[in-house]
This record gives sequence, C-alpha cells and structure tokens, in this order.
Amino acid sequence: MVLKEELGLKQGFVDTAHEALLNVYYTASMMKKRADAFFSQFGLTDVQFNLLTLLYFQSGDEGGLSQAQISDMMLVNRANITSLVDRMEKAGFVERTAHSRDRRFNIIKLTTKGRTLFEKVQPIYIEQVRKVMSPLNQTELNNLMRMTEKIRKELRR
Amino acid sequence: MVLKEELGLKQGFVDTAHEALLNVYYTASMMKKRADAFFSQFGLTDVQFNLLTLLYFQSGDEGGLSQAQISDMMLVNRANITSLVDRMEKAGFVERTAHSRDRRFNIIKLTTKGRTLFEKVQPIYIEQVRKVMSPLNQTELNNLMRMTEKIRKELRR
DNA sequence: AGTATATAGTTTATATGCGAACTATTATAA
DNA sequence: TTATAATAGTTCGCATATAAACTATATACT
Repeated sequence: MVLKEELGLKQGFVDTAHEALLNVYYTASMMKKRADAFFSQFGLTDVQFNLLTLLYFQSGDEGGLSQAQISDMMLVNRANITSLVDRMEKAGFVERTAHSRDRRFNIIKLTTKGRTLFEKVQPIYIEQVRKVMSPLNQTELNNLMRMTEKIRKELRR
Repeated sequence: MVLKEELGLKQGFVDTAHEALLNVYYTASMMKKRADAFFSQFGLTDVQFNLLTLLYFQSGDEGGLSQAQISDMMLVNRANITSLVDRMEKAGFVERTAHSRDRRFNIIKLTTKGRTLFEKVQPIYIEQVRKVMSPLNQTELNNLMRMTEKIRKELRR
C-alpha cells in the first residue's frame, strides 16, 4: 500500500491489480525524470540517448538503421522518429544516408561526434542505473523481469 | 533476456540491472498505450482520467484540490496542470473555484458531468486492469509492488 | 508597517507522444 | 503492362512533459 502514502491517496485503489499497475507506472515515470535530469548534463534527452544506443550496437545491413526499424525498436510512432532524427541530425550526432537499392529508406548512422559522445556518456549512465537498481539483488531483478514480461505478453494479445 | 528478442536487440544490455530497468520502462510504456487506446473510446486520455479519479476520491478541505496538490499527486510539473485543467474545464468535466481564504489557490472540483463520466468509465477500466495484470497471482502482485517501491525509494534519495 | 521571501498559478520555448492525411517509391495483381 | 497495394517517411493538429521567467498573493522578518 505504499503508493497511497507516497501520493497522499486515501482511496482510489480499487484492488491490488490496479495498485500494482500504478506502482509500475509511477516507478517508470520517476525513472524517466531521473534519466532526463542525468542526460541533460550532456545536452541530451533520454530518448536521444536511446537512439545513440541503438545505432551504436546495431548497424544493420546498410551500416545503419532505417527510421521504421528505429520506430519498431523504440516502440514509438514513426512520426516521432522524423522529428527526433531531425534534431539529432541538426546537433550533428547522426546522419541520414541513402539506402543502396530502395530509395524509400533513410538509413540513419552515427557520426563520429555521436559515437564519441555515446562512448563518453554510456559508462557513467550504466553506473547510475546500477545505483538505482541496487536495492534489488540478482534474484529480485530476474523476478522483476519475469513478471513484467508476463504483463507485456498479456498487453500484446 | 526477453526484451532483447522483443525489441530485436542483439546487444546494448550491459548488465542485468540495466535490462531490468528497461523492462519496467517499456512495460509502463505499453501500459500507457493500452490505457490511452481504452480511454479514447470515451473521449478521454489516461491523464485526464487520472485527474477525474483524484477529484472523485479526494475532496480536500475546500471540497476540491488545488492545482499544486494535483501536481504533487500526479507527479507532474505544475505547468501541465494549468493546461490539463484548461482542457478539462473546457470539456465541462471540472471547474475552477475560489479558495475561501487564500486567493492564490484554484480549487478544482468535478462537475456533475465529470462525476457521471467517471462513474460510467471506472468499472470498465478496472475490469481491463484486472485482465492486464491477470498473469500475476496475488503473491506476485505484492512482490512487484515491494520491488518497485524499493526502486522508488532509491530514486527519491 | 514595510520589505523580503515564499507560494500558486500562468506563459513560453522545447521535446516528446499519438493518429490521420499526405507524397514518393516499390511491390503485387489483373 | 498497367492499375492497385503496401511501405517509408513527412506534415499537421493535438495532448502531454519539462524548465524558466513572469504575475499575484500571502507570509515572515526586522
């Protein structure tokens, strides 16, 4: 019943399922705020760092990822990727390149500047993540992943 | 290691803590999408329904909640509450009223229209929540709440 | 009492998020 | 082969999110 006190709620949790859902939801919300505060030190948002991460680890056939692939991986609408890539391209962290055979695709690649920034920020970020998750031991982390995966599976039906 | 396959990621998870954090994060993201799809049936967003819920269950001394109180409870910036209340007031679901002694406060109250809508939507919403969380038994729900609470406690430091 | 500080709410600029309508390009089908 | 489908990306309108600068009001302090 922790969230009740945290949020000053006396009522409104109709049952445990609802309360658990809100726990997950508000925890993610707080994670995002912390991540945004962290990345702002480096002139980035959490979403922008996610894009750097994807491009750093996943080159794809054409040496980059299409905007549709990025959209699928980040679980966000394609319209967002257009503006996200616009901003990141303007900042010089990524570039749009042509696909070798299909002119519909924009292949997005990290620039040297983007790669350098990622390699600078990523280890510090992982340190922060470890600290945030430090109250949970390995067994708990595994249980947490197992349970949230069950929920996602249900949501995908 | 489920998220890796889900998101088509081959690398990028540096350790279990990071993977667990992203599990929570993407689960909440999917919950939000589902909630938004559900509430759009009734011309609402999930955020707007949250506001109705708060106002329905928490009257406060003045028979409503100040925007600052709403901001605290919803864990969002006060600037958002201004525009949220603007939209909800325009739609006729809430009203801004004066505080009896302190002219700085807007006391936000449900209108009859807002109360009626909430009472119509809420039971159907709770049904959906139970379905989404149905893969977890009571013990798992409690564990999930306990673990996310530990994370929030760490985030509040 | 009068000044400084704190609090509530608004506005602006910016970065997300969605769905729907649009263009360009490619693939499919008749 | 030509008409139709599907796919990739963009643009638009809207709803959310933040921080920062602003006004109005209330409180605290000397």
